[in-house]
Amino acid sequence: MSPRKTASQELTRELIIQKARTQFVEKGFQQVSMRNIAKELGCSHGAIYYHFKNKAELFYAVVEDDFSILNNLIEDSIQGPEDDSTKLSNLLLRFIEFGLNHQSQYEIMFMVRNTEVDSLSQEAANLCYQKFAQTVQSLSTKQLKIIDVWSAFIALHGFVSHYRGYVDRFDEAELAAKSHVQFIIKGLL
Amino acid sequence: MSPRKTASQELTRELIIQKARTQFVEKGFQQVSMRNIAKELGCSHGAIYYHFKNKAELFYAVVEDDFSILNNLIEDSIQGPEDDSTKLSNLLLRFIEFGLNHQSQYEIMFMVRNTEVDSLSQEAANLCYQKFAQTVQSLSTKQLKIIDVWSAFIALHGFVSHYRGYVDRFDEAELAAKSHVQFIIKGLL
DNA sequence: GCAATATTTGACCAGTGGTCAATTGATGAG
DNA sequence: CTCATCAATTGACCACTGGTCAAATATTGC
Repeated sequence: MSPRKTASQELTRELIIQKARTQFVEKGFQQVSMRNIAKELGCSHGAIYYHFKNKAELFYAVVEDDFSILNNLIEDSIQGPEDDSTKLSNLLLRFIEFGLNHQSQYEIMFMVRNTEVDSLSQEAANLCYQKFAQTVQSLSTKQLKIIDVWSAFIALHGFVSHYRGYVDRFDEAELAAKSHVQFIIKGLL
Repeated sequence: MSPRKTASQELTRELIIQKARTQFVEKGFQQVSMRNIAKELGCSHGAIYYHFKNKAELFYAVVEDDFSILNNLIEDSIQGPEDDSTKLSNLLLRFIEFGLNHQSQYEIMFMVRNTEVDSLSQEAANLCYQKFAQTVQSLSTKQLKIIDVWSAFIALHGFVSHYRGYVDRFDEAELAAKSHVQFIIKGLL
């Protein structure tokens, strides 16, 4: 009840992010409230606002790491012994896999509009797309049209944003995903 | 201030839908409140709950008409003197056009999850997709794989759900849309 | 030891979706 | 025409939300 907690149980930025993440992954952005997170942390909701400007900023902090996870995932897809064509399929498939196995995060990363996170999240999303585009091009023998790569991305995004909430995990949509990836590759080449 | 309005100014289901629609188209689902609509209608928010079970049901009522607009739009695309290939492009393009010129509606029609509208909206969306699939098939000379038609739809959906909120009207994304449609057709055939 | 500073609290604000007893208009039976 | 019934409307109320901020306390540096 004291207006300042003893040092051992002080609130960390990281501690908040951590608890926010678990709540958030379970319920999604809208369903999680600051008071909810505060209760989980055993502090008042006001305290969170000392560490984060608002809800949007907190959830961008959560999602920041996920952007680098996804970026690594994209980068890593050029590694390995398979031929480029397989690598390309895998890249597209893995994007979908990420999206469907991290639905709450994907929502903020690529779907949420209108909040103040936008500027930050939008920039990270752009960078992520650039990495995607580069990688796709590097896995193709012929020079791809830049706008076709964009269409491929949009088509992937369509898959994730449709199946999100409709399936719980990637596995449940794996067949459709594989087929969709083939569809996209046909359009790409 | 009287607990029942005089007959001439009684609240109609249609009247509510109408005002809800304008608010809704301007601001989107989340930003519109029942109290807001009530204020516009010059009644208390409680009155709306006499006519509609909840917010979701009201907004499904709004969007119900939009489903038939979109259905007609799809049906109409087989009419006209153009050859089937052009008709197909037009169909895809018009879907995007609808989506971007009716963003708030599209949101509820094809994007909102988790509310109780789901059962209703989901069904209407399925029917709409079936009409789409039929029409696409009827515009193709060769027998299309059913899953490819689905991928085409998903890819369209991706375009709309990306550009939604990012552009205001279809025009601003027309070029990209045309290119995306070509991309999809490549995958389809 | 004491003043300055960093944290935390919880009351508070304006707003939300939703419920419901109470009230009043319309309506139809006698 | 009257009066009970029923349909519609109100507004207080509930539990919630994101967000702000003065006050109170723990920590820190002097």
